[in-house]
Amino acid sequence: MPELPEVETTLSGIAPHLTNKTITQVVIRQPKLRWPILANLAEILTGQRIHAMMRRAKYILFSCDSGTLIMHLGMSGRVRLLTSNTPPGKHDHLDLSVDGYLLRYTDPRRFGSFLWTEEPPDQHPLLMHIGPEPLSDELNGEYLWKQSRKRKIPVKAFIMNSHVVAGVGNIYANEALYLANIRPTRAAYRITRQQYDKLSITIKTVLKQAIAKGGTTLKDFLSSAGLPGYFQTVLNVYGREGELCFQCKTKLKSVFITKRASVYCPRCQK
DNA sequence: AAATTCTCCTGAAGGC
DNA sequence: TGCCTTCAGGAGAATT
Repeated sequence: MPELPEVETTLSGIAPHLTNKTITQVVIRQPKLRWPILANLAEILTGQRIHAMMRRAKYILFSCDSGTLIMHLGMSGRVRLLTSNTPPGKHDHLDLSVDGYLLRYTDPRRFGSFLWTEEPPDQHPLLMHIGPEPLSDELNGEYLWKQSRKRKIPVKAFIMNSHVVAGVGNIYANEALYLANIRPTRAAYRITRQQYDKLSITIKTVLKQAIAKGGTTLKDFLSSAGLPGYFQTVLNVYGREGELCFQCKTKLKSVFITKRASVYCPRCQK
């Protein structure tokens, strides 16, 4: 599923080809996504210039003349750029054309969304309450420590809450906690200030590393061969239940925290 | 206020 | 071989 690094890579892949272009056509084949696509969205967008594109959490924002298009890829959403209008497949729900390119959105599970707002996007109900960007200076040990006082939920659920920090998904939460030597089940309020200092750093580390890896797949956004090949960073724990910790050779354990697989080293993570 | 449960959807996996 | 059932998974909404 697209996590923050994949969304960032998607943005890097498509933004240079869409920025400062005028939208010539929008085709909506399936408006029933997570929220229904606005009935007149195609009409609204056609003729508008995209003057900037940015990411906020796992949302991609298209800043247009009279408002902002807000895209989320959900669980299974992908976009790619086509240079010719090839026949759409079963799950190709939306096309957005500019001069020379067609952005095609594919999403089998339809958990993604396309929203439109004419207000500043940071005032949109979905973006207004989202926590700081994990790669910004706003995410630091002091912030996490303060936010976690009196909160009894497992630290892993805490850092995956988008109202606490934006865009930390399951894979990277597992990996960051491993590198910070913190057990994912530990109650958020019991983590020390020093541990949060370390955790804020390891969150940035794992995300930056994945984004760097993603850079190598940029060309795929323009490939006729298909969808971008997503990437895996060096994973220390995620998907390695029962295998040995690279550090101490102890067998990795797995528990479920709010329905999500959480793998950790019982020796390295306390 | 914080925590938990529900919800959307479909491909994939498991059972028989 | 194939049909039927189960369920993950991001994140907002509803509920406790």
